[in-house]
Amino acid sequence: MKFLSRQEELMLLSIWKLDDNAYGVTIRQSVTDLTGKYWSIGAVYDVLDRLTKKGLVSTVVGDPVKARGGKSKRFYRVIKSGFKALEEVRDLQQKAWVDLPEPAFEKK
Amino acid sequence: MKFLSRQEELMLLSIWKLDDNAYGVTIRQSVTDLTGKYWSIGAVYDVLDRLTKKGLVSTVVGDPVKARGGKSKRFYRVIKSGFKALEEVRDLQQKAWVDLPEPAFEKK
DNA sequence: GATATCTTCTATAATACCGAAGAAATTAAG
DNA sequence: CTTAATTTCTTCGGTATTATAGAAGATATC
Repeated sequence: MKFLSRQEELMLLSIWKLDDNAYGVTIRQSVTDLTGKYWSIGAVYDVLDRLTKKGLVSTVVGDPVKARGGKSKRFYRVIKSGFKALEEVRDLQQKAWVDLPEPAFEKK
Repeated sequence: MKFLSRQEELMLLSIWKLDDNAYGVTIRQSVTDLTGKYWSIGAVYDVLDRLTKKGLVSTVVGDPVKARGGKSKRFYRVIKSGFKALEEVRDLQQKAWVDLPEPAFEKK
């Protein structure tokens, strides 16, 4: 659509929450905790790439840390346009969930 | 994902709101009003079909009404599973938008 | 070189998006 | 009256974007 997809939204919020420590693995952990569902590695990085390409986050490769697995992390950070996009869906959400009549359930 | 997509959510809410009068055209109007964006005919019916296939709405073709354009309408109604799915994303949304630190904006 | 931690790559399925074509009724023409 | 034009709605078919998944690749420590 023209709005953030739900995934993009969740991912942005997770990055926001993680602050200085947002990279692939922690982000994956964060959305897993949040949703209680399984997220494949690929699914996470896919969204991350898209957010980057869309210019909603900035990214920087950190220095390799002195620990067993050496590959250096790619850190993410929400930038202005990202916050704006988030605000947009928050407003939409708010408008969407009002004026709902009593749910007349159907049998089945 | 495993949750309703944003479109599916908006569409379900619109159907819910429209109550007895939810069919292609009014639903399209409703989501257009809500989002302020253009929705093609096809985009609307596409989601509607998906919701039906997923068993989140029930549908019934109405009797042709005595008015100019004769084609009878296909009415939609949110059913139990649909309300449940909506509830799920509402909860998710609520959980997602908390514990957010001060947005430390980046320049650019 | 074995092991650990992370990211990139490649492939497939599901969603989103769009307008032309099709269906079925009413109204207008002759 | 019979047929053609008009109106209202939905179905169809094709393309682009998102979502899913895990294997492969990179780079550090032990």
